[in-house]
Amino acid sequence: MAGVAPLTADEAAFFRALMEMVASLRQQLDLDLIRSAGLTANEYSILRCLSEASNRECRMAELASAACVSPSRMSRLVDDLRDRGLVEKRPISTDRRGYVAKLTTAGVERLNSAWPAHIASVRRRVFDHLDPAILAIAADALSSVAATMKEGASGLTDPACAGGGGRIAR
Amino acid sequence: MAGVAPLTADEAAFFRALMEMVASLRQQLDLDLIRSAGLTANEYSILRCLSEASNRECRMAELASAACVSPSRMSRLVDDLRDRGLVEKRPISTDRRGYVAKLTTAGVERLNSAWPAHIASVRRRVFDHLDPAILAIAADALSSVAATMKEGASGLTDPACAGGGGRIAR
DNA sequence: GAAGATTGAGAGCTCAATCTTT
DNA sequence: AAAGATTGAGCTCTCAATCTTC
Repeated sequence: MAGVAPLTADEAAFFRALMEMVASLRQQLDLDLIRSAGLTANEYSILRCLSEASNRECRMAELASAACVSPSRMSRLVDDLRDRGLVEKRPISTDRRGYVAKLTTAGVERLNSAWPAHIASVRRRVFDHLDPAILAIAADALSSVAATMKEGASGLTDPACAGGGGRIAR
Repeated sequence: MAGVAPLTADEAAFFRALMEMVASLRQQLDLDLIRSAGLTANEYSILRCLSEASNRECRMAELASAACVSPSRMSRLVDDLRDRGLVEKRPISTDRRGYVAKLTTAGVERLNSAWPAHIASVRRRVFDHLDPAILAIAADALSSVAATMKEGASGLTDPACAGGGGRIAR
């Protein structure tokens, strides 16, 4: 870790703006959703994923990956949504290890009543401030960054990140 | 909330990519930092803010705002860093309500040993995949989005977000 | 043994209440 | 009464361990 240059001014500004913006955004969207629909952003995300899935149902692991939530978290979130009648959960016939979550009628209705306010909120907070022309390009760039993190995740074997300052925490 | 159009394909792709990318990024940077320096991303952020402040010290509220952390969280984070000898905390003479956190020598050293690996990690995971030419433009756009959320935060009085689907949770 | 899913324990974070000083 | 800061309670989330089925 000898010759590492600090971030350039542009890089630092971009990084800071990105993190700050997304932090505020997540918090704000969560509040908007809770107020307008009684759903957290995670819960909304799960209902939306299910509504887009074939037969409105989805295996737990697949759902977790689609909604960007860990399997253990998904387990508790789905149980909670089930307790509130918005999804049902049943074992799969073909693989006795697995479960599917399925959107109930109440879940469909809740999502239908929730999405217009949510979309309006997203528009107002994000897309009203952005140039539509750059969206497609930016989405590609962001996806490629995300993709490299999902695969090469660990970084343990990469000299660029393993060496650092000593002491292993946790 | 009558005539709300769904997101366009570009908008949805952008939004999804943005959220996914930042979620992975935060998690990854946290892991890299914990492994290489024994610091969480929040803790690193606090040390970095202090190192850039005049006299390497900063009031709690200001520090919280600079590091994008709530005041109550900052209170506990600083106490924890103090217990580990990386900052010290003392009352302000001019305002007996306030406290300042100040980077200790050990804190400076820890930060110095931590940043090269962290910067390398940020570079490798983000900037190696992005076109430098768009950074300045993108940073401006992101900042403007973030800015509107920090002020007009609530949205309570805005018809676009208040009406939604019923039921107030929490 | 590996994969799907859940659970217990504990860390991270936020909200509302509190205490002190202004 | 408002501002700075902290605290208690409770929710969110993750890690590692577990149980079952493949």
